[in-house]
Amino acid sequence: MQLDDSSRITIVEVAEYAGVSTATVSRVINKSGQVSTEAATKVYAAIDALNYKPNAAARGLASRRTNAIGLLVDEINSEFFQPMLRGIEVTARASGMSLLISSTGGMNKASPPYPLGENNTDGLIVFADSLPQEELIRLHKIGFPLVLLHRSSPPNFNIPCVTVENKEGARRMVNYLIKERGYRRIALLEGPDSHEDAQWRKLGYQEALAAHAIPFDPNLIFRGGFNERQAYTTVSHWLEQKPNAEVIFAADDDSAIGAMMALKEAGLRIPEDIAIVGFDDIRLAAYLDPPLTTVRAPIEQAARIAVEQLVKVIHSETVELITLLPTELVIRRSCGC
Amino acid sequence: MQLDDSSRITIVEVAEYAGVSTATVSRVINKSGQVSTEAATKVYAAIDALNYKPNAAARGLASRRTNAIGLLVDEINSEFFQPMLRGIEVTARASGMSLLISSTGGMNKASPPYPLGENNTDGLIVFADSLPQEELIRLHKIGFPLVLLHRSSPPNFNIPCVTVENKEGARRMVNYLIKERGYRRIALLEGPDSHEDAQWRKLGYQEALAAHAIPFDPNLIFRGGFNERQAYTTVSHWLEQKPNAEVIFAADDDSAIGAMMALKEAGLRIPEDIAIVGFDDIRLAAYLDPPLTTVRAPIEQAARIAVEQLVKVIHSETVELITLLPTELVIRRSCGC
DNA sequence: TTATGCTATGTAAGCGCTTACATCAAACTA
DNA sequence: TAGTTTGATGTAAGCGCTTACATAGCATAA
Repeated sequence: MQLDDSSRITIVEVAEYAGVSTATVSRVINKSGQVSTEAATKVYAAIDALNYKPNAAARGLASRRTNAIGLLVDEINSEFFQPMLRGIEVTARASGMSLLISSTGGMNKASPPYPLGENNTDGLIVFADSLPQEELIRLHKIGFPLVLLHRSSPPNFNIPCVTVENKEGARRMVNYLIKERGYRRIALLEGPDSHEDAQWRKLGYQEALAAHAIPFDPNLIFRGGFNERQAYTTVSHWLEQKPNAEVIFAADDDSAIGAMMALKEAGLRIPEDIAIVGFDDIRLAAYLDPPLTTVRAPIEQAARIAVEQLVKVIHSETVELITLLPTELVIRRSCGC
Repeated sequence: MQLDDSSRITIVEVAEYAGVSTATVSRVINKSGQVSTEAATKVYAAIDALNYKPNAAARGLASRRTNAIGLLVDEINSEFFQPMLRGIEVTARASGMSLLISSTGGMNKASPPYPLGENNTDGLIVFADSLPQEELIRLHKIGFPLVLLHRSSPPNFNIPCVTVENKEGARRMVNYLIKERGYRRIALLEGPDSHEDAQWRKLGYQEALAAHAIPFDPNLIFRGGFNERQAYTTVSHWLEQKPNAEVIFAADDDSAIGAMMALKEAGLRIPEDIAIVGFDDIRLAAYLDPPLTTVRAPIEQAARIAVEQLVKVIHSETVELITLLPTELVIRRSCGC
């Protein structure tokens, strides 16, 4: 099966049909330069009659713009992605940009060549730890438009970033557990070190403890990895040591789910024997048994804003360097209320 | 912020650095034609030293190939998308293809110009009802590579398609409800008419009834729309009429969730007062209360295969015209066992 | 009238690659 | 030995657009 070359319509055919030059056709299509209404009408008619579609590669080559943005993620492995992708896709399309998506392989093992970059897009949304810092810096140094999503800029580089109030959300959650629920021994099921959301949430946890003069206990810190299975394994092992935590703060809902499974298997009642809370408020959270108390993160909104920022950077407009979206405590039964 | 033009390196710089012609560099990059090991080594060294990345637009223009495939969906509005996107992205990348994603707006209101097509991709995965049949036929007629996902070919056009055994899965589910559970009055909460999965599932439902000589009762058919909210509304209204169904077969899990919510609000116990089953086995299904009996659809696998087929079509290899992946009954408590 | 500024349009030079074709040396064949 | 094949490489012509620059027509100013 082959595309029929002879029938391929180019700007030349359109120009001939409309009785104008290719430059005028180009001006009409791009709404650039001055064109009389009369000429524009003829061009539109020709485009319609011939069913002409401008060749994206030729446009890109001539204009040195691809009209495409890229989304780089580490791995499409969580429910988290649906609202994020939705936000990005809708906003990109509304901005007249094509959207290229690629993952860098998961497992934090991204290595060159990277699938998306200055050679095939006008700018990149870099999600979390999908790209090593050195590549980020290389792209930024050559002036390539970049917006970070759920990750902050390397020091001294001022790459715009959009994320949620991770530290503040975690702080408020832990604060709530201490003040309203009276817990003192709060375990943290932390996310991957490489993932910045994880670091901020841990910091919020520590700050809340400090604010109530509760000493930080490293024995209450465990690795959940933003991952149901890993959390399950970690918590299962942990339970064998008869820990005396009153509540687990899982750094995301996925790991909370894994933890809950481990707790139930160990015969512990939630929240009577041990309470648990999460972070993100993925759809599933409300359906768990018991429903999960968590911190709602405006994932889709963050994604939309990231694209808007990126488009501005591409157009050389100024943008906020840091956009932090507020989170919201969602109290359900798993925390013991 | 601007890309520094002077520092942009092209194939010419690489050729000079390596002491060969641009043609040789091109041959090395594309592994086409004959190149001595010696020359290849020099070229690779030059590419490395200069950090050269071939310009995608220029390649596309010269070769008349974009090395990109497109995924067209109606709307990214369901958990369904995560495994599907994952399958498509991973397979596309493994095939050396870039992935462009666009939605056509949802609400079944796709209209030209379509964001993806012969001008910017080498081929398209068309999901469900994201594209009107006439555009599908236009693309197919000009020989543009197309693979349909969760949709079958328009009659007489033989566009390859990949989907799951919708009819068979529904038939087996309804058969199970009749034979194993003894139900006779089985309501169907059907999907959107425009969505082919919905049509096949309904057909399977009808065949199972017929096989057990249970008359088809139009009063037991309701519109769930593959959509939690719509299903909730429909079922709420339906309950006001005191229907005497013993079980609801929701055409997908999302609508099953909406239906369950409506049933619970009406004070009905599941499955004692009325049972319910779904289709797809999204992650949430296992966590519902009670856990949802459903039909497991291999969504990620279907996506992978669709991309593999598309790549074959692009390379003018022959492919299966119809790929039907088997589904599996997942029995949980919501059906009354 | 002639000069001056605008607007509308055309001409043509690339953008950075791929690839058909030409070329030439080395390795065969008879 | 001369003729033929084969492998390795280079030359250069586009691919289908955009856009700097040139030009022409017309209104307005001097």
